[in-house]
Amino acid sequence: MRRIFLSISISSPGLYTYTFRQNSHSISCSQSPNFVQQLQQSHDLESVISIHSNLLKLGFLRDTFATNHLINAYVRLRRTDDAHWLFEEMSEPNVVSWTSLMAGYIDTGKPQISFWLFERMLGSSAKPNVFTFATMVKACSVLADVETGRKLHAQIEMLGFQSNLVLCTALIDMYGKSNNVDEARRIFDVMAYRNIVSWTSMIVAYAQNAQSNDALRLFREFIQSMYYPPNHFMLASVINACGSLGRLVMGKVTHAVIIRGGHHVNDVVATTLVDMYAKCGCFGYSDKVFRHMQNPCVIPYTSMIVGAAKHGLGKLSLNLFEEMLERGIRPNDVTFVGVLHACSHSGLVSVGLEHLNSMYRSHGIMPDVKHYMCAVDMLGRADRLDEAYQLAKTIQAEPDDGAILWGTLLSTSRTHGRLDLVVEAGQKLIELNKQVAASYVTMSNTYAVAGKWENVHKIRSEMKQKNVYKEPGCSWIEVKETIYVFYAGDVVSCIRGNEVVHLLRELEVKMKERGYVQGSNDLVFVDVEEEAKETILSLHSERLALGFGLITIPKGVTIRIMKNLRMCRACHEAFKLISEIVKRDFVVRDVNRFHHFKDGSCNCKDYW
DNA sequence: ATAGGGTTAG
Repeated sequence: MRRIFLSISISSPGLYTYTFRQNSHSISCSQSPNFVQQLQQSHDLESVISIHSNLLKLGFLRDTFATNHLINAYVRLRRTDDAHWLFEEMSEPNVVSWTSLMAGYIDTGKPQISFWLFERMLGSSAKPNVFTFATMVKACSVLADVETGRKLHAQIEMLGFQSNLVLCTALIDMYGKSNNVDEARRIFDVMAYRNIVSWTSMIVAYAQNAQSNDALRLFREFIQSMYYPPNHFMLASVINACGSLGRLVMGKVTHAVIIRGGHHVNDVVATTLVDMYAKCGCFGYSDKVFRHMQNPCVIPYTSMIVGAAKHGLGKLSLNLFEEMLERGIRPNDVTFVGVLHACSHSGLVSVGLEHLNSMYRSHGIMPDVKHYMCAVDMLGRADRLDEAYQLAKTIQAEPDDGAILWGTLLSTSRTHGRLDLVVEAGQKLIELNKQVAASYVTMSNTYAVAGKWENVHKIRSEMKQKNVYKEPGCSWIEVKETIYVFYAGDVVSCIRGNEVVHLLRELEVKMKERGYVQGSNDLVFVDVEEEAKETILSLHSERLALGFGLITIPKGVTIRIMKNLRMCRACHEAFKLISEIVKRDFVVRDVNRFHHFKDGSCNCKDYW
């Protein structure tokens, strides 16, 4: 007679413990393969628990194979703790048991635990195989831990796994996510076989490292050399690259491919389209795509909130936020960045501060440096610079975060000609060893505007002494399938550049006529090195900077602002004027994506 | 036999 004592106590949903004792002999699982099928088809916890208890009763849990299936069922339900509990009960976990559990921890946002398991595994009788390495490489990718990733890569080579397709793809992704694109490309180049996943990983590696031109070039290569069509993963990545570059036409062409392939029903693809159209200046299209989504989650909503904010549609942005709340969708930290951005760019300072203050109280989200950065920016734009400064001072932040905060104060102080704060913020940044070149140039230019030439020369010689060099900035716009690039201090590189300069002069005059430009702050061509010739032309909610025949939008912004804002009309004028030189039927809303790379450099010469 | 790689908002 077989006796089983089984008690399952459910203390909280899914948190259960059981004890058992049995005197049955172990039954081979092959006698009952239907469990496997049942487990694979179970998508709810109740049925898995029920199968679990059956397996337990029948003594199958002594069988590694059966237990592995059960572990995987729990992993699929993201019940990593339950899977782990089962795992620890196993007498002889094999490679599959270890790998499954590691993957489970990575999927539930705890990749560190998979490293710990990997170490333990190396001391056990189970030996890691290609599956295990692919899983561990992914853990490195998630953590952007290239150190560990390189070590794994070396082990992979030593074990002779380096020709495995999946492993190579995981390595490409890992190197890409840790900002080592060239290493990613080296792997991609030596692969004997590639599939759509490997191509997508490489495209994404480029796009995520500010090399979207290379991403699109690779995509073209894929289209020309492969026989099968791109899937939704690849298309989402391509749309993303189009958005970063403001390549509206290419974005539209890709959109057509998406619709023909039926991928527009995919929410991730739809979200990238929303974002791409917003970045290309076509917020109307963003809205159209968004409104076709059945149940948009927090990400597409945030995309729309940000898009509206960048287009100066602050009210609409806030309405979208309200709509989202009404639909029971919980905002996250990024959503609030968008909301604060909207308030900042539409002059809704008190509303913005209210949101900042209620973030934690009403939504349980702790404001962090990126939110304070928005607040500093918002106060700065409203010319409440002393408050902005006081706020920046009170925030405790790591050097990287502090740099963001003080960088914001620096630029907003420059815009308002607050020399004292420019110097304060600039010195803070130099102390932190962040944005050093930009800080020097900004300080120098602000001194020059104030006519303090002694200080200008002091800073310039300090820069020379310390060998600080400022990369030239550039911007570009796509108009009617042609890309116009504007370099700082370089008129020649832009087609019809002289006409642009001429029209910008006119713009300057018009703006002055309307009193938009502060007397002491406009169009001072600072006597500095060629590469650093940058001067703020106007006080805008979106800043339009003017150098020697260049248009530089410092941080990558879209210019299109509501008519009832003073600034906007000036911007609108600017684009009307620029449009004249480009084509008569130039559509203002179709332009407007300016891109700068994170590190201040750019590769737009590759663009052609 | 069971386990592994790619996509979205700042």
